[in-house]
Amino acid sequence: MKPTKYDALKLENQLCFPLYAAAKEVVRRYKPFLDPLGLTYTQYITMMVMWEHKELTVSQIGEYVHLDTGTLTPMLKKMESNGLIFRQRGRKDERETIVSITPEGKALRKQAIEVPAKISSCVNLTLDEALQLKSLLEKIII
Amino acid sequence: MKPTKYDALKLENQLCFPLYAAAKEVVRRYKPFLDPLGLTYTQYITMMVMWEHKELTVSQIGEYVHLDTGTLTPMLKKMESNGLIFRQRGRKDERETIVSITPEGKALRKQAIEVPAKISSCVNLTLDEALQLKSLLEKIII
DNA sequence: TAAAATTTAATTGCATACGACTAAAAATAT
DNA sequence: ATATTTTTAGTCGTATGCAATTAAATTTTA
Repeated sequence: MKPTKYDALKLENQLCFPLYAAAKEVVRRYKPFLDPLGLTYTQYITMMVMWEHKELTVSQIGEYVHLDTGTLTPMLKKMESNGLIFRQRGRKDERETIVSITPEGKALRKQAIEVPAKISSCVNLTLDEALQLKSLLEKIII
Repeated sequence: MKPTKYDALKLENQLCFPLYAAAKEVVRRYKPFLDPLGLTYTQYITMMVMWEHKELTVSQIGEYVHLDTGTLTPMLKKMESNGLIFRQRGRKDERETIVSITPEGKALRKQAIEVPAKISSCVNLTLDEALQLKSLLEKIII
C-alpha cells in the first residue's frame, strides 16, 4: 500500500483508539460478573474505594475514581437508594457531603471478592503482560 | 502493610481501572484539538473511517468503531445536520442505511491532519512504549 | 410461493461522563 | 467585621454507551 500524508489519520494507525476500545470492552466483560451483585462498573470501583475507607467526601471519592460531581452525585444517590451507602452533610463543614458505607454495602464485599479472579481469567494477558500494560497506562494518567 | 484476602479488591491493584482512567484521560486531551473542528472524539473516529471509505452502512461503521446502532444512529443524525455526512436508504437493500461523506466532510480532513501529531506530543510515551502498549491492548480486544 | 427466520436500523430506557453554572458555606483579605 | 475569594456539591445540558425491543425488508425453508 502506497503511504500518503493522511496515514496518521487512519484508525488502524491510532494508539488512542485501541485504548478507547479496550476500555469499553473490559467494562463489557465485567457486566456478567457485576450484574448479580447489582452493581455497574462505575458503582463497583466506587464500592472498592468505600470498602477501603468507610467514609469519604464526594470530592475525595472523585479523586480516587477520576470522576466529577456531575457524574458522582446522581450515581451516589442511586447507590444510597439501593442501600449501599448513605450521604449526610459534614457536621464541621456543611459544604461537604460525607458518604459512608452501610452494613449492606460492607456485606457486598464478600460476594465481590470473586470478581477480580474471574475478570483476569477472561482478559487474555499473562501476569507479566498485565503488569507491563499497567505501568504503561500509568504513564498516560500521570 | 499486612496483606489481606481483600487485596485483589483494592483499586490500586486493578489493571482495568488504569485502562478505564487512561481512556477517559486521552479523550479529554483530544478535546482542545477537536473542538476547533467541531468534532467530538466519537465523531472524530467515525470521520476517520469515512475519510477512508466514503460510503458505508451503519453497521459497517459500527464494526470499525466498535459502537452499536443505539449510539451511532443519533450521532450520525447529528453529523448529518452538521453537514459532514448524509444518510440514505440502500437502493438494493432497503433495510440498510448508507452513510456517505459530503464535500464539507472531506474538506475537514485537511484540518484534522494536524491532530495525531498534537496528541502524540501530549501523551507521555516514547514511540517504543506506544507500540508496546498498542500491541498489549490489541490482545484484550481480540 | 407462503410462512418462518434472519438481518438491518431505529427507538427506548437506563447509566454514565463532563463542562458550565449555581448556591451555600468557609476561608481570606482589607 | 465586612467584603471578597475560594471551596464544595448539586444541577443542567449535551453526548455517549449499551441492552432490549420494535419494525421493516430480505432470505431461507417447508
